[in-house]
Amino acid sequence: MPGRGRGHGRGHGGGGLRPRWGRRMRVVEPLMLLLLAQKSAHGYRLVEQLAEDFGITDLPPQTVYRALQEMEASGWLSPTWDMDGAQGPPRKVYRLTPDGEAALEAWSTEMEQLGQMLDAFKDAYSRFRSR
Amino acid sequence: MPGRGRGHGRGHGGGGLRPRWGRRMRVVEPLMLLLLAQKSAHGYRLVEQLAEDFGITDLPPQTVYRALQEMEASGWLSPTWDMDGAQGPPRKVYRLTPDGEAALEAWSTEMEQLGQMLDAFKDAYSRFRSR
DNA sequence: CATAGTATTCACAAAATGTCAATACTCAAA
DNA sequence: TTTGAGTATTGACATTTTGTGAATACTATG
Repeated sequence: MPGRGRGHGRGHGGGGLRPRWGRRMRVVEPLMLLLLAQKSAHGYRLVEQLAEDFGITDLPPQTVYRALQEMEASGWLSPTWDMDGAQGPPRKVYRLTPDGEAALEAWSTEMEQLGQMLDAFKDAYSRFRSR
Repeated sequence: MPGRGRGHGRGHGGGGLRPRWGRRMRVVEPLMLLLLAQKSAHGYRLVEQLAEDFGITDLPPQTVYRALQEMEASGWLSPTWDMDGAQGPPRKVYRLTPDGEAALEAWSTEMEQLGQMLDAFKDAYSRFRSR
């Protein structure tokens, strides 16, 4: 596993640095965190919810499981094994920790800044188009 | 250099696929394209403009130069060397090509979808907070 | 028993990023 | 005239992230 111990390579859940726009921005992670804040769930369920609630289909389940492992390593989630589920093998159910809630809040701030930048782009682009 | 020949690893300027949210999203590239659509410029200038117009400081110039090379390789930009600039070494001035304009448009669609997802996040998050 | 759906993890190749540094030209101060 | 600062661009290589394919496993149904 990558980084570890320092969130997601940045100050999430810790510092509160501003976004580094030079690199790509994550978008499924905050969504996952939000879903987990509302209700604990296991990876497979999250994949379904991302599709249902946010229309994110064609998402390799790997992406979700991997993100889950990273978040767990960051201390944002705590897992419990749910034996005896309706069917299939045991499920690893993740619950958001207090650190995870903090990370979600930090991330929502970042989403907001991203939104502002998007607005700036939109404005400038529409000005450009109607030139 | 990476991929090449097929845009940015995705259908920009070509296909018109919808975003793949599972991976990180680029944000400086569309901004660069927009700046170049308004006015041709060289890398160093773009770095300044990104800071002035969009508040993007702390951006490693490498990021910009690298993106410029990729976009040139994708046929979105065509460069000209500007000898005899006010001072310093020759500047490589990039102009947006028609393909580049198409890429900008495709990207703006994607930015819009990203904006919608951001709104969905925002709504869900504020509902969660006031629970 | 074979198969399909539910669930999770590992491993390795490929791609993207971070970083350090080399190269070069101009102007102004020492 | 040597030095240093600001302007500009590029290359190389280590590290991180992603993409992909597949292994493992349990349950219900045909």
